[in-house]
Order: sequence, then C-alpha cells, then structure tokens
Amino acid sequence: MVTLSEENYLKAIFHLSKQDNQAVSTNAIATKMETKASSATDMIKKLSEKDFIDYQKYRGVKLTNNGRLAAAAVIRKHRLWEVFLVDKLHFSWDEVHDVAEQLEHIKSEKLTQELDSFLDYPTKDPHGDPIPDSKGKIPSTKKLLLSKVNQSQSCICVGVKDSSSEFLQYLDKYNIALGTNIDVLSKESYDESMTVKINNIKRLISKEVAQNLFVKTI
Amino acid sequence: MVTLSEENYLKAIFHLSKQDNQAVSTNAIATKMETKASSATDMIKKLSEKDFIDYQKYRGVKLTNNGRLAAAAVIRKHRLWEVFLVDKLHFSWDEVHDVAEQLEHIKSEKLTQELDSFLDYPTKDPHGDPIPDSKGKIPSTKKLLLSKVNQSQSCICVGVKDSSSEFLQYLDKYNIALGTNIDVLSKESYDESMTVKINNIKRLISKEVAQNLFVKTI
DNA sequence: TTTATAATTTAGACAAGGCTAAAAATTTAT
DNA sequence: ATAAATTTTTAGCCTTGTCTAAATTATAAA
Repeated sequence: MVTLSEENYLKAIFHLSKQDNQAVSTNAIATKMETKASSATDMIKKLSEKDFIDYQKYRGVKLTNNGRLAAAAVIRKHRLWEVFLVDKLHFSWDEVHDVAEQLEHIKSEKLTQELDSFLDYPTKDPHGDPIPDSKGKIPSTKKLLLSKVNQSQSCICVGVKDSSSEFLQYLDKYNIALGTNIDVLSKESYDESMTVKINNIKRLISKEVAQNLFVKTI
Repeated sequence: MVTLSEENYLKAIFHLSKQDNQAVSTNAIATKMETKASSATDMIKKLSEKDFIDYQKYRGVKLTNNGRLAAAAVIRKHRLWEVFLVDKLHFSWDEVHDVAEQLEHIKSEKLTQELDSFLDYPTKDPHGDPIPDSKGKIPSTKKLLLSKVNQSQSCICVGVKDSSSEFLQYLDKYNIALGTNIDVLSKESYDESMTVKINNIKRLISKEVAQNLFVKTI
C-alpha cells in the first residue's frame, strides 16, 4: 500500500533523476515538493523502508526498480487523465494539470486499463510528454528544443519544456499546437531569436520561447 | 475547504436522514462509517463547527442547508462517475462502487459539469438512484404519501393507498387523477390538513386524504 | 420513581505527515 | 589542512483522524 504523499514523492524523485537515474539530493526533493528538507528526510526514510528507493545518509537517493515502476504508474495515470480531459471534456491543455494531480492517485487497475483503451491507447499527453505503458515502459521520443534547430530546417512541434499556463496561452495565441509545422527561416546570433514560418505566416520567436518548445525535425 | 473524511461523514449523515432530514444518532453514524462512536463524536464537533450540521449533545445531528448541499455535491459526483464507468468503460454495476468512492472526492467544478454534459445529463445512476443536479436538487423518483410532502413543494399524483370507490370518487370529484400536479401551499399542524393548488384552484386536503394518496415530488 | 442498561461524550494516546530549531556531516574556501 | 559555509539529519512539537477506557447522560424496566 502506497500513500498519496508517497506517490507524490516518488513522482518528484522520478522527474529529478531523469533518464539516467542519478542520485537525487534531499534538498532537491524538498524544493520540488515545496516542503522542508526535514520533511523530505522523513519521507525518504519511509520510502527506503518500503524498498522504493536506495538511501544512504547524506548521499542522496536513487529509485529502485520497484520505485521506478510505482512512479511510472502514477505518471501513466496522470497523463492518461490529461488526455481524457482534453479529448473528451473540452479542457484546454493549460487547465488539466491540477485535476490530473488529483486523478492520478485513483487506485483501480481496471479503471486505468479501460481508460487507456477508451482513449485508444495514446502515447503522448496533451503537452507532448510520453505516456508510460502498463508495464512502466516509456516510449522514448527523439525531441529537441526549437532553439537547437538549424536555419532552413523544418520541424514539428511535439511538446513543451515549460508547461506554465502563461507559456501555453502564448502558444495558443500564435496558433502553435502539437503537430504544428515550423520552418526555421533564419536565426539571429545576437539575441538568439529566430524567424520562422507557421501556417504560412512569418513570425519572430524569442530565445525564451525557442528554448521551451520541443520539436522533431523532418 | 472540506476534507475527504468530512465529505464521507456528510454523505453518511445524508443517507441516514433520508427524505425528511430527521435527527441522526451518533451510533448510527459510527455504524455507517464503520468506526467507533467516539470518533463519530469528534467528527460531529468539526462538522458542527463548520456549520454543516446542527448538533446538541446527546440529541443527534441534523444537516444544515449548507451540509445538505455539500453532501448532495458528493453524491452527485459519485453517481455521475458510476454512469461514466458503466456507460463508457465497460464496468458492470457491481464493480463501480469502490472506484466511485474515490472519484467522488475529486475537486473541480468544471470536471463535474463537463462530465455531466459528456454523459448527456443522466438523472439516474446504474443502480437507479437519482443524480442530484448542479444545484443539489435531487429528482426524487420514489413515491411517497402526499402527507409527507413539505410545504411549497410540488408533486405529481402517482397512485393511491386506499383504493376504495369512496376514495376514488372523492378524487374524481376534485379532479385529482394520475399525473395531476399538486402544489403544497401550506400545512396545518393542528389537524394535519394541507392547502394545495390543483389546476390553479386552491383546495383544503384533510389528513385522511393526504395519507392515502401517493405522489412523486418534482 | 428508582434502578439498570444503553448511548454518548470526554480524556488521553497513537500514527502519518508536516514544521522549527539545533546538531552533525559534508563540501568549499582559505 | 583547517575553518567556514552548506547540506542533511535529529529532536521535539503540531494537526488530523483514529482508538480505548472511563465518565456522563438518557432511556427502559421494574
């Protein structure tokens, strides 16, 4: 039995340790969880006790295989619910996060499987992030930041790095959505801005935006 | 802000106090919640503090209007989710309860409204129980005696308890038939008679009549 | 109308999850 | 290589929701 709070910590540790399952510091966890280091230490002990993480005092933590599976299961549910909210209930992609944070903790294997099937087995959530499968495997995406794309290359928007409402609303305003085609016309080295063509309209994209938009080159 | 546990107690009290909002005993609540009377007392104090129930020591509790609305909101969500699980996710009616018990606590006004719309505004859950509307009003489907209907409630005649010809002729005489709309204007506690409006005509209905006419509130 | 029984409340304790302040270990800088 | 700064842990306390045991109030029976 894993509690709601434990699930949130597992998710945080998963996100912090990224691809290579690096050790994560107590402070990093506390910051991510918006709590105090002492509280993080308390929870670390519980998660370690339950064999979700490997822990040595003062040395940070790493997810065990167990912990990685548990975290992936929560993230899977979070992202499936996001798809549900956007595809079926008219939520926009900047409205889904808080509700999905609640729904991700619902415990029912059947519910998750049936939801997955109902949504036709999506592989990405509305922000372009991959949805772990029922075995915890995450479909890897070869995405890169728009800022890394070369002049006169074309690419397709596949996700965002910053998923704040401000950024998502900015994208909506300029008709940039998942699947939108972006042609990089030129790049300005001085301020790292770029001129692009979107839906046949030329636009200037700032460094800040280009560094927060994931694309896939074509 | 109402906690998960508070919501569960409110639901329990709501179900125990039925149609007429009778006082509910501490023991009854404890039994329903599968907990101890002392725990129920503790929670009763909190709910009373928050103005969800009226409480006098040793005298049981009654839901305030506030409390009734809060309980109805939870029951609404519970039943909408049950419809979702059965209609959309291939759950059978005996599998839905545990999952709905979790889903009913998700807090998002938009989610509830959109779900209601997505399900095409159902009025009954898979067990035939009525789904409260967004204002907390419950489409009552069960028939009850006219004598039990509250002041300023409207109802529709759906049957008789006494089917003697004397009674039926009485009804004919005053144009009361199956489907007739009856507005209860006022009730006299002294002789339990009531003033009603039928086809725009005010009438006095005696206790004897009111106790033999089945209606459905609307 | 007392007494016995049942229901209810109070008092004190516990586990989970969080906090503050202080101690201990590690890292960085001199 | 030490001292200073930073990070992490520990100790002790708080709140929520629960419990047991004891005390109090209400109700039923004689």
